[in-house]
Amino acid sequence: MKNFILQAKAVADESRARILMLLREEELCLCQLITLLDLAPSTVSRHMSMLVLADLVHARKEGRWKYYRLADAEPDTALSWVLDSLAESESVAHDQKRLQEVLAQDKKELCDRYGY
Amino acid sequence: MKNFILQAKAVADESRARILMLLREEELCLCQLITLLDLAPSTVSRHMSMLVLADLVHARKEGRWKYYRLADAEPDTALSWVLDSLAESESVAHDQKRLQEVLAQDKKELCDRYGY
DNA sequence: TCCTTACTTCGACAAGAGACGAAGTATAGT
DNA sequence: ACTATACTTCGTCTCTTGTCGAAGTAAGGA
Repeated sequence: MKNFILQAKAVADESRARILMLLREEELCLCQLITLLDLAPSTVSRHMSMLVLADLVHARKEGRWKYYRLADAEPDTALSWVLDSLAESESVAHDQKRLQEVLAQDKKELCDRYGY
Repeated sequence: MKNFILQAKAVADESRARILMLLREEELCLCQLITLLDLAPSTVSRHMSMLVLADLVHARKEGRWKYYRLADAEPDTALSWVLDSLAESESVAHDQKRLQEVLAQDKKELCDRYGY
């Protein structure tokens, strides 16, 4: 039950739901997510810890970047439900478009710009 | 997205998750749920409105009782995920046992007793 | 060895969510 | 008509959650 509630709460926030959808195709580093969500770095970092804690996302560190990717989404898990439910969402489609732009940018340039 | 968040939040509370599990087999009226959850009538009523609003539960009124039952649980929906995830939960098993006791009781006697 | 960069942790604050009891509504029985 | 019962709505309180900025950590580069 405790784990279930953890996952449900993790998923029950719009920013975190958007993050999960952004990670569908490829792993992203924090600075890319910061840019895409337009939130403070500390805020996004906190969201990511929750998603990792809930086992919805895996993290790996490479140099000074930390990359996040989705955990495996077996049927009737939190993740498969999220991915399924939000597949047609308008805001998700918008994020996806912005994701393409962000991926086209040089990473260094991007991260220099996210506004510390 | 809005509906998704509504469902996720509806499910991300332990009392409401327990309610969903209690409704697996048969419909229950509010006073039965009040007894089972050991919460104030107003609190349970509020929980039920949320579950109905999120389309996880249907309500029907019969005389002075209001009966609640689960909505249909197709694969990869919030409901199927909840039912699947909590099937083995200890607290759910405990609730299930108490449910049997409550169902064995006379309804009138039960409702007279829930403590207004 | 310093500086910069990518990320994290902490403290503060505002908004949200769950709990209750009191008062309100609706239905059934006398 | 009056009372009792089943449920709902409202106001209040407290605890949680999302956000930020400031300060802290870790890793790479000059």
